[in-house]
Amino acid sequence: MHHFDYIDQQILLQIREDARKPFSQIADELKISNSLVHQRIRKLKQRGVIDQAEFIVNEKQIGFRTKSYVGIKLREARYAEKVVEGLKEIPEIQECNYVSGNYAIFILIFAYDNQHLRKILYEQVHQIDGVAGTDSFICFDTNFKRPVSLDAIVKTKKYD
Amino acid sequence: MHHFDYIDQQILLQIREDARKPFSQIADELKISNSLVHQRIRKLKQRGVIDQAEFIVNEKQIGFRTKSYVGIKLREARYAEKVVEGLKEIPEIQECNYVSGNYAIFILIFAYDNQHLRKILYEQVHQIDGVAGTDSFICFDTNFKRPVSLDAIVKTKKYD
DNA sequence: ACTGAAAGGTCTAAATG
DNA sequence: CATTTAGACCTTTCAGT
Repeated sequence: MHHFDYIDQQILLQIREDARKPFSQIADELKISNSLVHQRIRKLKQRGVIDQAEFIVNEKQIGFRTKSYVGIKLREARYAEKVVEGLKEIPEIQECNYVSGNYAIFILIFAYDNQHLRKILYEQVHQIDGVAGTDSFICFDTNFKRPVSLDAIVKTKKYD
Repeated sequence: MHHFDYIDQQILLQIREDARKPFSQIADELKISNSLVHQRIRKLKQRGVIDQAEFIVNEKQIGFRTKSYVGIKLREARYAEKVVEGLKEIPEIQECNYVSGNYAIFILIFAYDNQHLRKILYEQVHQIDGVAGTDSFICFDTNFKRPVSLDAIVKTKKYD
């Protein structure tokens, strides 16, 4: 686990919510030089704490109205890697995890509509060798979605 | 559903993978003026297609080693809204959806470790009035995670 | 809708404390 | 580890096509 001082914490808090926020503005607020902001961000990247900045695209606005989590059951556990390879080829799948519990693999799919989702599942996912079956959890509504809590690294003291 | 011409598509493709890419560089590649890039991005924001740029924080590197999807069953369906209010108060919950299927609500949690996850579930989630029970799908590994496909808006022709 | 130009602001590297 | 400086680069606005 890394160490994050007050400056790191504040920089993280700010840029994860607005990646285009000018470094000089962050510097002003923290009363440090803008070059230091830059240095710290470079180090955070080197350490793997942050990666790239991404513009968040609203899926609905580009035509994906059906969001669904899907649990995948395998015929036998040893098919797992092969199945993941197959899933990777389906662009509508945004995320893919190995999980504990009822399913071996858990994915997140964005489809145009429910029909499109069914088509992806029947014509693509179910055709992958090793897939025994799927259960879909279609999202009617996303109540909230937010950045992961930074409580773990934020101290109450200003310097530590 | 919006219309996206070649310029919109290319801008989206680029900035969603690197939100800090200079507009002037995008302009050069598309052989348009940087003011136009600027204008288009403003319009994409106005239309709600993109929102803010975010630096993606690697959860593991800030101490969250346990990622888990959790399905929530309700005592009665009418508790749903109240339960969501309760869930919103738990900072480790990153995402919360109403879903079809076995569960009423589906959430994504980041915890320090499995013990911490158990604590959140037992001491917080299960205490919310209306929650009948939960099933956890702990992520052993995330095989891939990527931006949603832009196929829906990308045409093969250069101008349309 | 799109461009070009100009003013103002921002970034980054090197040198310094 | 933090800051300053200075030139290069970028963004923003607006008048013009």
